[in-house]
Amino acid sequence: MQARLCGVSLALAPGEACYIPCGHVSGGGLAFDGGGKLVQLDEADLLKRLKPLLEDDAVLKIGQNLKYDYLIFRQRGIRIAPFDDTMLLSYVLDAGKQGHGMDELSELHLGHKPIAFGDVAGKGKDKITFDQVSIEEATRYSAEDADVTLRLWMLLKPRLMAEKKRTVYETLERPLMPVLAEMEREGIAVDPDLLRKLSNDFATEMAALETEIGKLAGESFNVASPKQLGEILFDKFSLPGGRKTKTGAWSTDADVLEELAAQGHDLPKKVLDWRLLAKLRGTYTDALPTYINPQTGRVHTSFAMAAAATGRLASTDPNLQNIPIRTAEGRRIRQAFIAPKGFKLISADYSQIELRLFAHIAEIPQLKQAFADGLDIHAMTASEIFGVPVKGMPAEVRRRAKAINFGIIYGISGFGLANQLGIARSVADDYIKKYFQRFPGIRDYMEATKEFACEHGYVETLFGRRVHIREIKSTNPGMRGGAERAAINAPIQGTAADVIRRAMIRIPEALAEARLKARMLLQVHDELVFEAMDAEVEKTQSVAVKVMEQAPLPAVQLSVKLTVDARAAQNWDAAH
DNA sequence: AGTCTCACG
DNA sequence: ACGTACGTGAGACTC
Repeated sequence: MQARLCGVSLALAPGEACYIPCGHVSGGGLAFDGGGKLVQLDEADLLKRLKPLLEDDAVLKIGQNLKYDYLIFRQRGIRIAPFDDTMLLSYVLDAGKQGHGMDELSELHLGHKPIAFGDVAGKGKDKITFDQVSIEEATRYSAEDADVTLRLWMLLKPRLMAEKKRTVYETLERPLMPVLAEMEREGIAVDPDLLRKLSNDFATEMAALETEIGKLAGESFNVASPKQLGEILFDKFSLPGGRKTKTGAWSTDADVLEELAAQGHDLPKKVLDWRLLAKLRGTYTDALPTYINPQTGRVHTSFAMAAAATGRLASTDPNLQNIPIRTAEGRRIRQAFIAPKGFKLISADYSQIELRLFAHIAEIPQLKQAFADGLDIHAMTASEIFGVPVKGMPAEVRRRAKAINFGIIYGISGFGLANQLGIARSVADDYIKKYFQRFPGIRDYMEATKEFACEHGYVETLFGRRVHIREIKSTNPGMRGGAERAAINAPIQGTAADVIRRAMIRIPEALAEARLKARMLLQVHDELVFEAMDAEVEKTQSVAVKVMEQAPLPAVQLSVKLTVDARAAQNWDAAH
């Protein structure tokens, strides 16, 4: 959003690439080489000459992580098209095998280690910005970038056809890139005054807790240090339930502290309270305002398309996919995400999408029927396993069934379920046994999926997205168990990711067709956040819901319906 | 840079 | 007997 353009590198054939500098500092605007020859162009002139090429329908533009370049040019009135992205090609072909950054791909596929950026621009306190790099060195670095990208494309593009992944690339990856770029560009409004107030409130509470913690500990120490905390709890006071981390230090995670708190110890309880506030303050109330772009007044995240092996997006700088919601204090932070005056935020989220897709993929008739009947799926599960009628069901019974339902999606284990519910391993094992008896298709699906993964080394989503499972043949039972659970989870999580990707690709055109000015701002795995003028809120909601619910069609016929709930309000908390 | 912890779906 | 819920990103501490 704020990067200045130093230059553009281009490659037309392997081994031949160039760098066109336009923003280096040497020579104050225009740079000359030793012989007095002009080696730097004026940016406006460069863009004017490149625009027809970058927008020419007959010229394919190839890039690595092209969303970055797309944004740079989009900020300057140029929309790159048509294009291929070697990062996305790699992601479609090799998700789960390795990362998809250029340096890694170059070493792997070309056997060539590119010049490290740190060697060119330095690191730490000696770091310079790229405009200060000499044009000679910038040329070596940048032209190599373009050359490597072209060479990668020549290897990866034919594999796309040979490995039958063209549809995934062309319907789920490539068209999403400009959509995400526009979302990033749009940004979301955040209320810095509210965040500052929250930060102060939290700081006051933390200071009070620190005093109390110091008194209980008999000494003042750094509450933020797990090392010091562990020594006080388990060496000084010799409290029971001490567990070691893999490096031999005392574990002080929330599970350990909650157990101690349940035994009536005040110190760990206060540390838990302190940690909640420290987390919210450090990660959100204090960090978010520093991301407000001074030109737009909004926060512009980056969405990473090739980060999660399952097809999910990731959000960075800042991560807007983990804004608090589970605690009252956390929701106060969500209230700082706002729509400007005269606008509303709309949140539209899929209801139980992973369980619905699981019912379809694993072909579980009772689950499908329950969704068709619009039943409370966790209550239904509870009544099936525990034989308790849905009417008048105790909340605890439903909570257990809900944990089992989530466990199923994650590749359930007795250990994990017991841990989650705080019950004995034997009881958890019993629940799972009953679950499998009641829905025999589930065990079949799990066994079949593990077998498929073992035979092929990968699993696939309904849309044909391939997720490689590296450790599936590991002789280490722990590693292999983890890989098996990942294999069970990936088709479900991945299909849900595919569905929302389809929706996101179609939404901008659907909004345009409906003559709506509303903008899509954020994606949070099963949720899309929009901003709409007050007068357009209802129409926008109806377009979003319609496109999201119909997203899988016609590529895939689902035997369960997908339902979407949408709500509008002045802030994200109220809209969700 | 690695570890621990914890925020989200 | 072993070690386990799936997928992420980020901040603080520690070395």
